[in-house]
Parts: sequence; C-alpha cells; structure tokens
Amino acid sequence: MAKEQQFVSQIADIESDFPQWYSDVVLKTKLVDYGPVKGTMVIRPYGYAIWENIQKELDKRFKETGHENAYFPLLIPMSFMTKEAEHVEGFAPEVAVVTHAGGEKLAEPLCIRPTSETIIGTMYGKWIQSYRDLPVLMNQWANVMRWEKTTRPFLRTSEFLWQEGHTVHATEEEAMEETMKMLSVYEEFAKTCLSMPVLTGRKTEKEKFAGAVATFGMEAMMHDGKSLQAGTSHYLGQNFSKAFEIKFLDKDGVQKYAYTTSWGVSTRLIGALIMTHGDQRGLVMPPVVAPVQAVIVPIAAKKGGVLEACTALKERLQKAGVRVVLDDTDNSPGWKFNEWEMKGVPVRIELGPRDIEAGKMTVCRRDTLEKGELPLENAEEGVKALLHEIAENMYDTAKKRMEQRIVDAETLDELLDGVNRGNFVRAGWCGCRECEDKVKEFAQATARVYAKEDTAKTCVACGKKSAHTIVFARAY
RNA sequence: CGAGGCGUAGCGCAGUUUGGUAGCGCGCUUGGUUCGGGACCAAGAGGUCGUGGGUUCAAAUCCCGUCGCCUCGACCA
Repeated sequence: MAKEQQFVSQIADIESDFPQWYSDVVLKTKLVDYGPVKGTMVIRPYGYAIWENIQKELDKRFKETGHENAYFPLLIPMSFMTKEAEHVEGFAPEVAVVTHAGGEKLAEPLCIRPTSETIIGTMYGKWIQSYRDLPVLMNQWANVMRWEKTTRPFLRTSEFLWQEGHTVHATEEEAMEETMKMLSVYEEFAKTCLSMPVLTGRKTEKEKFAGAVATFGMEAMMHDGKSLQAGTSHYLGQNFSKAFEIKFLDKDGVQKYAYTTSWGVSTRLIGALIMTHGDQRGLVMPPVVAPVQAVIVPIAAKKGGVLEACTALKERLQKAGVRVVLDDTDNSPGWKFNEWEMKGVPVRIELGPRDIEAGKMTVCRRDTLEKGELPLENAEEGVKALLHEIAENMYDTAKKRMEQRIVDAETLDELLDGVNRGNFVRAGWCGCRECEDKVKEFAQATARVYAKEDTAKTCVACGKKSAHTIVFARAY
C-alpha cells in the first residue's frame, strides 16, 4: 500500500489539480515533450501512434463520403489573407509571418497558414468554371500555426496537426447538407473510435469561425466538467467564393458564386480523450485508437516455457489484428503493471506457469481494473471481444457522466452555481451580444452550442423573452 | 500582456534565511539473486547550481540585469 501511494504521488491528484494532472500524464507517459520553441510540442512515438489511428479511421470515413485528399502550401501570401475581411480580422493577431528568405527581405510578407481557406479558395477560383466541376470535396492533412499566448500540449499549441476539409457546392442547400453531414461524421467517429460522447450544435455569432456564415461544433465534457471544442464544421456561404472569385456557369447559363464549407479536427482530440477518460492511475486509452491495445506481461519469465508461451500468444494476437506488445524487459511484474496502466493500455494479459498449466491467461481491463481469466485456446476472440466491451463501457460511463452534469438555470446565480460544480448549464438567451458577455463576466462561462431543443423561457442575463436555449460552460 | 511560483545530475527535490569540500531519492551502467501489484545485494558513471555582470580572500547562497518554464486571468482548434 505504501508503494501504491508512492506511485500515485508521481501524478498530481486528478480531482484537486486537474491541469497539473494533465501535464504530468502527457509528459510521464511519453506522449509528448516540450519543443525548444515556446508553445510547440514534440509528439513522441507513443503519442503519434494515437494520431495515426485517428487519421486512419477518419480517412476511411472521409473516403466513404466521397472526399479526396490533397495538399496545399504552408506559406500563404499576405494578400490572400486580407481578401476576406472578417477572416483576416479574426486571424491576424495570431499569424506568424515570414519576412526574410534567401538572405533578403521579401517584397511581400508570407504568412504561415493558420488555416487554409484562403490559399485553397484561390486555387478553387482557378479550377472551377462549370456546374459540372461541382461539387469539389477535398480534405487536407497538414500542420498549421497560430501564435497563441498560452499553450498546453495537444489542447493548444502554436503548431498543431489537423485535417481540414474544404468543399464547394452549387447550392446553399447542398453546402448546408455537407456541413451537417461532416458534423455527424465527427460525432459518430468520437463515439465509436474515441468512446467519447459529444454535444453538437450551432455556435453563437461570437464563437463562430472568422468568415463563416454559421459554425457548428462538437463539445466534449472533460473530467473536471469543463468543455473542450473537439471539432468544428463551418458553413461559409458565399463569403469566401466572393472573396476568391469561385464562380461557375450554371445549367441555366448564369454565372453564380459557389457555396463553400470547411470542417476540421486536430491533435486536440488526443487531449480530449485523455481528459475524458483518464483517472488517478494515468491514461485510459480508447481501444480503437490505442497505440497498444494489449500488453503481455510474463510472470516468472525465466522458468521454462513462459517466454515461449508469451511469444506464441503475441504472434497469434498480432495475426488477428490486435496491436500487442510483449513486455520482456527485466523489470518486476508489479512495475510493469503500473507502467502500462499509466500508459492506458486497455487490456493487460498476465501469463505465468500457473496459467500455462491451466490453459488460461489472466486478464486485467484498464477501464474497470477488474481481473479475470480467459482461455488460451481462443485468445484472439476473447481479447477482441473484451476490447469491444471496454470501448462500449468507456463510452457509456462518459456519456452517463455528461448527461448527469447537464443542468438547467434560470438566473445568473444558478448558472454560476452550475458551472462551479462542473456542469454544462442550459439557459435561455435573448440573443444579444451584451447578455452573452455578461454571462462570461459573471460566471466565466461561454456559450458552447445552441441546445437541441428550446426549453428556456427567459434570458438568463436580462430576463427578457428567451430566443434560444444555450448550453453554457467553462471551456478549455 | 497582467498576477503568483519555480530554474541545482535524466526525473523529483534538499541546501539559499546566517557565503566556506556539490547532496538525497528515483532512474541509468556492470555483475549476481529474483519475478502473480513499483524486488534485493554489491560496485560504478553522471552537475562549470538557467545565464551575464557585481560585491568578497571565498558565491548555488548576497546585489543588479537577463532568459526560460509552470499555474491563474484576457484571446483561440
């Protein structure tokens, strides 16, 4: 027990010091390291593997919905950025600019993309002539840079990896349909691959993407009750097509401006899943994207046949498509247990002389920490079924927690009380910016999304008739 | 950018008040015994104390500057 406490003390307390817990866990589990340039992070192999799995799963979904991948340049001429007024106003403060190259001052400064609407819009303007060219459904996997004031690994770094989808459509309806379709792709992905429940909905004017007509987001509830914007899908209307001359000749012989959308998720998702599922022992990885899905810990490894049995099991599981590691280091078993638990591996298999004798393996699942036994005979099916069960249980647990922590408020005091307890708070809103700002000032909470149903009657801030029901929360 | 805190071995820290040989725990290396929840013994390697200047016979310690990091606010995927 003393040793147990010693282990726990290596990570800050998850309840009382959540930000510190988060920093500890991403560094100590070797997901990331801090980069030499302030605000940047080095994603280590164990962390990057999560991203690779996310990419794989998302790409599959993007292809299924008819999208293709492409790649656009990192550097964007400053003049492109300034073409859409709201866009440049929104992003100017955080854009990094290249002023010198080849030993000379550049005639026109180049910005390092904070997002690619402008350069992609410029190219779309050249590519699209006719309604026959539409729709254009593209996606880009890239890094972008936003010079943020304060940063936190995965959640907010100066440079981050993401995917950004950019589509062009002939009609408003079609573009809107695309916007909503991709939002639901994200939601389904979060559920099945990250075991993460999310709240989706429209964002307020204040919170929307700079240059969009409407922004829709998915918000995830972190362990401490704060919200994290985990993905966005924007309906851009004709704002960018007018700025970048994305025009087409329609069937009726009339030149028309196209309707565009953009949507993206980033490495922030990794932060989201850590903060959704993690516990006092460290990470809890959702099985679908876990870098390591199962670890085999040999017991009494030097005794005859143990290591051989472990190796054979590893090969069988590998062949069955399970991402499995055999920990044959000479650390003690107890050390390995704690280490792999901290790294969040969903299934641990202990294999020792007693198991081999009995034709079984001892199995411990990370989500509940329950130990059980499975027959060695069809280990493949057993482990896969367990991984599936863990994924579902993690989702159910997180979903239950989120649902329990969505409350209603009619007054600012109730709202403040709600967010203080780590809740998402549903409240009425008259629709004016002043009231939104007032809520932020009073409760340090922001409008996350429009609620699915309008249940509130009066505005929480001014008491006038409510126009919308909003989900308010503190956010990362 | 505002407020607080911290920079000493790979990591976590003590030493700073009152200047006087550079320390502890973990980790690491080598050899051996171990192995069902962070094992043990023995021997070893590793630091110009963030950095620049000043005071002093003498600075991790005192003074001035500077850089970096963390937490909390304002801004954002």
